[in-house]
Amino acid sequence: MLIGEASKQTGLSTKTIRFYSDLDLIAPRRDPFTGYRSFTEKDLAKLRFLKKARQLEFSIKDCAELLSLFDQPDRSSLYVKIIASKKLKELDAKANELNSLRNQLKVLIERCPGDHQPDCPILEALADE
Amino acid sequence: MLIGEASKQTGLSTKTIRFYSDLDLIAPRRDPFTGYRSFTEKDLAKLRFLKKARQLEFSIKDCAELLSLFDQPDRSSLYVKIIASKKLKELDAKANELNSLRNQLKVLIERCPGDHQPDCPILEALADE
DNA sequence: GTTGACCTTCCCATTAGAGGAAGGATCATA
DNA sequence: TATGATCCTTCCTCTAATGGGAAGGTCAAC
Repeated sequence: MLIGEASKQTGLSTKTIRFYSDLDLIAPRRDPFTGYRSFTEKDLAKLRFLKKARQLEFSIKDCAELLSLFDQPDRSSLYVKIIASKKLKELDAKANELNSLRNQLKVLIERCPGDHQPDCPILEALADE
Repeated sequence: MLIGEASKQTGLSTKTIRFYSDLDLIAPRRDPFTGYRSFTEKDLAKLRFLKKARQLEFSIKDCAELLSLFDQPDRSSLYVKIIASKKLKELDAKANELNSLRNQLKVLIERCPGDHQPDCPILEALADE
């Protein structure tokens, strides 16, 4: 299967698939004459794995680690859990920070009259201190 | 005041201040002989404004717009409110997505035994479909 | 006059790709 | 057989908002 078809099957762009290939996250066979990449079902499975992991905000580096565990039949689920727990903590921290920003901004917007006068608590807050 | 002092006063790195200067967000006077940037209190106020706006996740582009409003005594608070409301929506969307990811990952982690067996619901979910 | 602490510009790295150019391969059709 | 369309390849540049560091100018103190 060529890269265009692999792209359709996985929903990843050909650019992204080549990028993963360059990083050796996947290693599709090459046609020795044309240089074209050739994808097996196993390659597709890895690409789908990568897609989901990326959607869960795992970095490419984390993905590489998870993928290598995915490939090892003698892995310990402990390692996977440790990586995922670290990522969960990061997501938690990011969510908290985002919620805090959101609330700050919301209060300012509610207090802004939004009329044709120049007085604006949003600008005042930004200029404050 | 030179850039090092401006950096100390605002908490922004000299790199960042030069970057803002290159983008014309601020235009500190230049010593015509040495080329050194020279910062006034007004420049510092703008830098602090930029710092807060960036902390609220406004993009540089948004910051430039807010800063120009900040500079216009005849502005309408309406424009500011529109920019801020758009940003609030973005923050809301991002927060929702992040929470959803977080919950998905949390469920998977809770179901993972974290022992020395290879069976792992996290990897299974990533490989799924 | 030299050391050290400033300042300048310029280039490279980061993340995870997207966009596009230049050129080779494959296939259908005129 | 020639042509065009659609694949594929590599390579280069761009994104956002800085950080790191090199090479070189400036200035005050010793």
